[in-house]
Amino acid sequence: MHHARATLREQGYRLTPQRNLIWEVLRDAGRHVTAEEVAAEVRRTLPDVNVSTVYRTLELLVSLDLVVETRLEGVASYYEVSPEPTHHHFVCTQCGMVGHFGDGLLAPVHDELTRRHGFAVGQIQVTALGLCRACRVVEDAVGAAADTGRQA
Amino acid sequence: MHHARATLREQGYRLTPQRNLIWEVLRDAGRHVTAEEVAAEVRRTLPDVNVSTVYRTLELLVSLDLVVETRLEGVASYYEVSPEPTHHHFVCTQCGMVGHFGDGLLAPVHDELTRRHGFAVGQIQVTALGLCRACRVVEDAVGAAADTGRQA
DNA sequence: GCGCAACTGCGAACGAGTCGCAAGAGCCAA
DNA sequence: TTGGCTCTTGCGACTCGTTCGCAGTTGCGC
Repeated sequence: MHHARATLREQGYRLTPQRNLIWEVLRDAGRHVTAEEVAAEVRRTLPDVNVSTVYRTLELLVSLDLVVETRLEGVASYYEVSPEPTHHHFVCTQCGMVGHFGDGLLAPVHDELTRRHGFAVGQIQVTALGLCRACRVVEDAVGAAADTGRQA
Repeated sequence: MHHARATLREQGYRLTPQRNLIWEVLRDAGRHVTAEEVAAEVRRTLPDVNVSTVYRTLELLVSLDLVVETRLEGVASYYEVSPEPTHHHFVCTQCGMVGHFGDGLLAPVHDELTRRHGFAVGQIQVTALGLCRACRVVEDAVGAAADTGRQA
């Protein structure tokens, strides 16, 4: 839990209340928060923390591999505390839910790129967009209701 | 080649020089151009074409499935004339080269999401970042030269 | 507790993209 | 060929996420 603080200190960075708080927010958030969300949460404790401080701190934490940045859909960046294994995301376009799946499923892609194209894969970003189980149920229910209505 | 124009007319949209030109630029560009690049290219013929016109036209072409939009890396959107099958991109972080690979390689991902997570996949966006064959050769050469230098 | 470099807050700026509006121009009908 | 209706355009101002420069503040080694 103190692992971020220790890392910061080890690398000669200062421990400030802002950095502490931003780190805690990320840890407690669970996963996938935008810089704005972090800022909002941080301000509940330290109201005067500036967005640029949040961005700078996130950048720092990313550079120290304590946090990973993901650009889902290219709209805004999302941050989360570094999870152990590489993983990818699927996002429900209805409710915004974000899920994970492992990198192992991309083995065929790694293979193809390496063997066929001589491409040295550094990083793969995958985002699947669609409907989560819960929203599918709702959609189906709505669809069924519409059908019933039509028949009546 | 007139297929875009025909589609526009069929759908009741007007054929303007700007739309014509933007479409031609996309066709001739081969692949993956940003809105800014399209605008720049268009302006070589019609200097007064506005960016918003470019954005609006691209949006229109996308909505008619004549063009696909891809958000590589979340930096800027790239546009290209609709290629037949769904495909994904790999981008050389050194030289910017963009390549394609088929959607079939993602079968395990589709499977996992559907079976394990009950997620109805609508669209998958994949971007692989790394080094293309040519840049790897250069890197290797540089590395080898450095080694030689070190040994001397 | 002192001093200095690292850090912060602020405000201005960025780049990509969007919007509202008035002027301009396709296209259809006469 | 000419209207004229309505779709398009150009313009400029705006948004949104993010970055930058700077002057003031503060953590922390001595």
